[in-house]
Amino acid sequence: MAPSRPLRPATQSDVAREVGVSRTLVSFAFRGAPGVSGETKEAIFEAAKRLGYRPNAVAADLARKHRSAVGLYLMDIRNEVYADILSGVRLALPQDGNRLILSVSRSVDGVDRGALESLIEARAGIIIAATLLDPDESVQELAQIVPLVSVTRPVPGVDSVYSDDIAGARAATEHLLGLGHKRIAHLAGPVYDGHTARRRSYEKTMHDAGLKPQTLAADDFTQEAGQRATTLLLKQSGRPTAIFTHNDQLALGAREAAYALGLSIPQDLSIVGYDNSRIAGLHGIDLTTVNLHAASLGQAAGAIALERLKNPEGPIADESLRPELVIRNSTAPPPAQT
Amino acid sequence: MAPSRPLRPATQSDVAREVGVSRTLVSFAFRGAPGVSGETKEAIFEAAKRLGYRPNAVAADLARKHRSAVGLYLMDIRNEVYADILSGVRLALPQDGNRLILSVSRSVDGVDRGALESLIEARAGIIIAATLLDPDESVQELAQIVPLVSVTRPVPGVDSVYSDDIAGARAATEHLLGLGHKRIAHLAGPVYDGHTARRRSYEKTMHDAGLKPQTLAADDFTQEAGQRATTLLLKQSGRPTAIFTHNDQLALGAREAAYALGLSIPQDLSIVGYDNSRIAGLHGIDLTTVNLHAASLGQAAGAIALERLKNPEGPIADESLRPELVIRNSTAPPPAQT
DNA sequence: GTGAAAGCGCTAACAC
DNA sequence: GTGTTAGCGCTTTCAC
Repeated sequence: MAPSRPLRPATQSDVAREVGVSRTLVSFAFRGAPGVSGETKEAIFEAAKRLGYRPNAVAADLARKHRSAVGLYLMDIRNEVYADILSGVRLALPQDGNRLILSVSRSVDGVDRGALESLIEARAGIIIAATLLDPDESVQELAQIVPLVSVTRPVPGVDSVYSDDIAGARAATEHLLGLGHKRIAHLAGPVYDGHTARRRSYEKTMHDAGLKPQTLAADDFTQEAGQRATTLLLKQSGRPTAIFTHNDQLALGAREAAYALGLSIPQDLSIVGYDNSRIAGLHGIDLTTVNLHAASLGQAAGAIALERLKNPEGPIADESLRPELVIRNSTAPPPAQT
Repeated sequence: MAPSRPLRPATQSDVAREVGVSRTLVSFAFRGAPGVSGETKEAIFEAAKRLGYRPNAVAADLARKHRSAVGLYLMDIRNEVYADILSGVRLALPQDGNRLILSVSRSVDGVDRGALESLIEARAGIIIAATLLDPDESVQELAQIVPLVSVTRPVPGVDSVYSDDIAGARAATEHLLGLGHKRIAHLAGPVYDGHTARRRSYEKTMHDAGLKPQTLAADDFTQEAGQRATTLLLKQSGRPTAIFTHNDQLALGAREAAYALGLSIPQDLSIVGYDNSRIAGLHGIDLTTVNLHAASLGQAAGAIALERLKNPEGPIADESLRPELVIRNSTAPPPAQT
């Protein structure tokens, strides 16, 4: 049989009745508000404990009118970058101030409107969103309904923190160029508004070097999608000697595809990822990649959210962090005879 | 300047006033309850859209008295096993029924009571917890306050779904034994109640083979902790020829430690992990490990939670799944001369 | 130092 | 079909 449980969880009123005071006192005691004598306070805590009373944060928020909860939307829980962002956000939030409501998209690819809606319906006072795939207009529209901080992607008119993707992609491409590669392909993610900076920067860098860019789009941001797309790419004639991918997950997929075809990395094929997720640094993976400092992005986003909560009319934040190329062992000069 | 935003989000009353009906109708319309004429319904939706009205799920839950939200506690967001569990839980929950409230522990090691409390305070009707490190009594106590489903670990008197760790650890150890290893060490996690099955099973299997077990405990469940502990272990004289770790994260750390000391895997050292996380299957990692079918665990937990919500007095669930050894390339016979 | 009363946005009988 | 009413558990003036 199930463990015996009080049929109805204890409420403030129960505690008040038990102690013989009014609900107000109980409320005050639990929020550490002044105006409760030490004795009463102790009696209240004692009774609360005996009754198993837990404050109802949800009812409190409702009564308080002003929504203090911070909603955090994460696009892909399997991508450790988002765990880093979460850590960063937490660092920025006061220990015991704002509740953090988490929401994880269920489809990595595509736009999970439901996950965002759930944050709104849970009455988050502000939403930190990493990463939004929706077109700019949709994001701006959403920001009308609830204050929004866009992480990882700049949206005009909306608080944003992001990494300088133009610089990151240029560094990655130039690294490959510098090694002597000419046929460098770019494996992009699905095409979404606000997510074309890396691709555009790659293409521009190639053009500037007098080379023809070759971009292909994976149908998702996952390892599996990267593997599918790369397999197709490598089976074509005149395959590239290097691939620069939109993120590490895609790069991981590209590796698998290459190995499955019997190619060696970096001897036959160089690969550069993006994110510098922890996996990239593992022995046996050794992926050259671009560090976008996800934890710092998260921390900055948290600070911006707090500021916005305090000052709804303040100026719009637009912070851009400098990424940094991390050279490991997945890149080398192109094979001699090609 | 910040985008213009309505000072106060629209409520049901606002919509009702706008249309010229009572709040009840609006409530009914939004929940698809019968008793609203098609015409009225349309007028309501139209007005709601114009006013930017969003239902307040929190207030609804409060009014509804019965808590339908499912709380999911995840111990380590960086361990992909927990992402698998999340996916499984989602599969089990009805698309539009129960809200899912997520909570991630901030310290991997140790017990993050706060993360659990936040679920209670957010008024989850039931909590699915993966993985609880607290002693049995604490868990049972918690289960008095709110229905609980323990994932990954059996707790007497509490709904539990878990993998058969005894069998899994035995299979892992026997695999190593079968390859001819004699000096097999076990890298356990920090010692917590309810988390000793893998270790005990390893020790028993060693004893049964007439061998002396050598267990060491990492100070956390992370890769970093695994690396620290293994570095110490390998620097001792008479180092083991194989290590079986409590989870894949620790195994990843063990690999790094071995490589840093110039050892080869599996030539100099065999390693067996536990979890079969996605990383384990990557080319270049190729970790032999035990599949605990995390997604299935999550799905089963979700189903149990639903059942418990429906029938608070039903019999206590105790489901155990069969794990399965996945042999890859991190294990081989021990080096010849030792 | 303590309490009464109103109200947060919503649901759920129960009338009309 | 539609509206009225009484809460859900809590916070918050404002009086005592």
